[in-house]
Amino acid sequence: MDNDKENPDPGTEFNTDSSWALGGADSVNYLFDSHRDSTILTEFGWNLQPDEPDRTHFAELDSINMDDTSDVAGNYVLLPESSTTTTATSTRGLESGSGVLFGDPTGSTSNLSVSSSSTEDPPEKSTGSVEKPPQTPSKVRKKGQKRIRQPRFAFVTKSEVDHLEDGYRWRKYGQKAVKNSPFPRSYYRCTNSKCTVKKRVERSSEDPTTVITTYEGQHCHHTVGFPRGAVISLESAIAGQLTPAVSPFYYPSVIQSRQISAQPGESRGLPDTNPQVPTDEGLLGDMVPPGMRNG
DNA sequence: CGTGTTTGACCCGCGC
DNA sequence: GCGCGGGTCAAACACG
Repeated sequence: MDNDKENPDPGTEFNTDSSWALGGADSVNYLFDSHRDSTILTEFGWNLQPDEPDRTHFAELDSINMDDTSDVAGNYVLLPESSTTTTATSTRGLESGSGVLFGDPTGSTSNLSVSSSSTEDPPEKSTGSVEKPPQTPSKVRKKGQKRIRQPRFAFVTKSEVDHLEDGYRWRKYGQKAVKNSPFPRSYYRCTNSKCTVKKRVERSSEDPTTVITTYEGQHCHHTVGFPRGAVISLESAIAGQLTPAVSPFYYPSVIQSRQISAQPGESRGLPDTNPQVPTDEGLLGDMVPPGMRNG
């Protein structure tokens, strides 16, 4: 990530993103295609109703000027994220309560609607996640093998908690200082041994109250089990994580709407949410914070 | 004891 | 080719 440098203008930051020029109306339209955005989220385990009111906001996004994301306060925005783009400095201008979604072009373009597992099959951890090669005494990575980028998207939320609960269990495997940012970036990996989904969590240097969570890959399993009906507590769960002072925290509205509209019993499947979405691999389903599972 | 976090080192991609 | 910075590894450590 070095294309962010010292962006004098966060608004143009995305525009400068080569392959994902947000400035291009096309890309935006594409991103917020009523059919795609849901697919995108589903890809990452975020099921949502196809007719959610939020979608309306999506549709309006193509008129959003990234220099003034306040337009979408209270909603979330799906933004492109270059495979090497730093998003941390891109959140200036967000009003409280706004969330931003970043999508990764590399995979979304063709994969998001396909939903056939991930872009690639990471040879390194296809089975044992962190199992290291038997013959490699140290951290000798397989040379010649390029790092495979999976589809990614990021939520930008206002919160004082860095690690937002999303229904899955994550294991932190790294932390790095972010250039030009006083806040470190944390790396998490899904604890499911068969799941290669990763996520990065970082705070915006411009707006410390903004947390950027970037998901990469898609879950191949359900969320770690929590009691049926627990989903209805999502909002309260989220709220419980926040300090009263940060009330303007907004979990991606998509989640809220989804959970709200979901019946306690059908929370798992939402079969009609996305007909084109596989009902078995991706599913993913519930967005209930793990914290709620254990009470 | 199992699970998760911390942290320094290492690898790799990319820009210059 | 070199250096920088992001991303990952894995041993050590902490905690329940």
